[in-house]
Amino acid sequence: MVSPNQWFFLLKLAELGAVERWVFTSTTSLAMELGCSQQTASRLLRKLSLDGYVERRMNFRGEHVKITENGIMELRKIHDTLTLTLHPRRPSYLTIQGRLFTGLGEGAYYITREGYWKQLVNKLGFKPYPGTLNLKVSTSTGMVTRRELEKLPGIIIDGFSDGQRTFGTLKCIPALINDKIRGAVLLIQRTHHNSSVIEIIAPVYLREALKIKDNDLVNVKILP
Amino acid sequence: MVSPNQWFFLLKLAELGAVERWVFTSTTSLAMELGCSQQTASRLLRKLSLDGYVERRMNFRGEHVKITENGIMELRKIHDTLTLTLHPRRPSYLTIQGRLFTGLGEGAYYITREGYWKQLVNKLGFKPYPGTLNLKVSTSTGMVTRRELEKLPGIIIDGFSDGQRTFGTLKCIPALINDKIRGAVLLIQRTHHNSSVIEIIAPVYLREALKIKDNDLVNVKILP
DNA sequence: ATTACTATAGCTCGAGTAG
DNA sequence: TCTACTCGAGCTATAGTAA
Repeated sequence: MVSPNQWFFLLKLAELGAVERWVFTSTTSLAMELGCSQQTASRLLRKLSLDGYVERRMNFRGEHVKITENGIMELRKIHDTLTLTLHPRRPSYLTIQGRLFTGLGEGAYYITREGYWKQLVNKLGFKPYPGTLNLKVSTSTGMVTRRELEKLPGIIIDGFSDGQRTFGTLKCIPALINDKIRGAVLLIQRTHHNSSVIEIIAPVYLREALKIKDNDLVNVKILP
Repeated sequence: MVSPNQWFFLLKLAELGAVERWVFTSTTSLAMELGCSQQTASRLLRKLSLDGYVERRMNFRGEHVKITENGIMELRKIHDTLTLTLHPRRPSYLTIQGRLFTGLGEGAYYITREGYWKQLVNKLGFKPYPGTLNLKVSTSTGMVTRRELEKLPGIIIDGFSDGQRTFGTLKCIPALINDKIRGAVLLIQRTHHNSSVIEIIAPVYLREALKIKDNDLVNVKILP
């Protein structure tokens, strides 16, 4: 993983054009750009090169530097996050698949707590069926998409406390289930637990409406 | 100025939705998100708050956090830089004005050095008049725009050495002068000196072609 | 549960310098 | 010039703990 300082170093190189071309520079001039010492610039550049984020072609006059594909990926990741958070809108191309399984009925318990239920009814645009559909995501691309979901903007259901315990903030992301029924993915906003499970809510009892049973593959298409 | 660590903290808050809403969180959970200690999260958040990048509303259960306008500006700055460097294209709305003055003829000397001249003729799409037009930018918005220019993508004229001294990399940004003549702003890529001067090259002798003289206001519109 | 202080361990940075 | 090494000063993160 690239550290904040390394990342800003990459960004400076990008500003100088090193995304597309070999840029001629030196650790001294980079240090001036960054407002740090030549030694620090040298150390950071060495590290970036070692970790495969930049390529260097050095000679006695200075060096040519270019950001590698990996380096560009690091910049792009942050750019995507910024784009999402500064101009919140969801990409419509995100889809995720998972296998249906029977949970412990916890989802039903949670969403029917009054503090959640009222907000869900008000904010979702539909009155949810009082239960959740549990999908197990198994493919590796699915797991990646699962994590992407956590960054997406969504409908926020505020957390609350009933005196005994606290209920965390939820996020609902509108989605189309099996290309037929409009519902939402339900995420607990607080915990970014490396879960391979997604929970779906919808205005109808999905198992019946979609004629699906345990172990069936269910398709979830994120709506923009 | 916000440090790399602070900036990434802001980014994390943005991911949690603190750009638009008051997000309920705690230094403990932020620490987990960031992979640092609660103490560090506390210190960073205090600093961000002190510097006016976030607002906090604390209580004994946790706190509500929201990024301020200043904080959003910091995120947007980086976002803009990334957008420019990852998808290089110039905004067509940038214009800058400056007053014509007579320089020392250095511009003419530099651009006619063979190492530069050949590239200029090949890459610009026109054969430049062998001299530069010097404009003094005086307004504060003009100075800001002047700095913006340094980040824009442009036509790169590689630096070279004639054995005695080195000539730095130049960047040419196509522009329309006084809405009539197509030329280019010429920048020395290396130095981000806080200059209030911009130099223009064009295929014709601009003073004659535009009938302009010292102290006239000249308009430069950046071409996409 | 919180936030945040203090003290210290540990790391980072830059001056000096070599190659 | 250049890059990059060593090493000590100084800064930063964390453990412990208070409120």
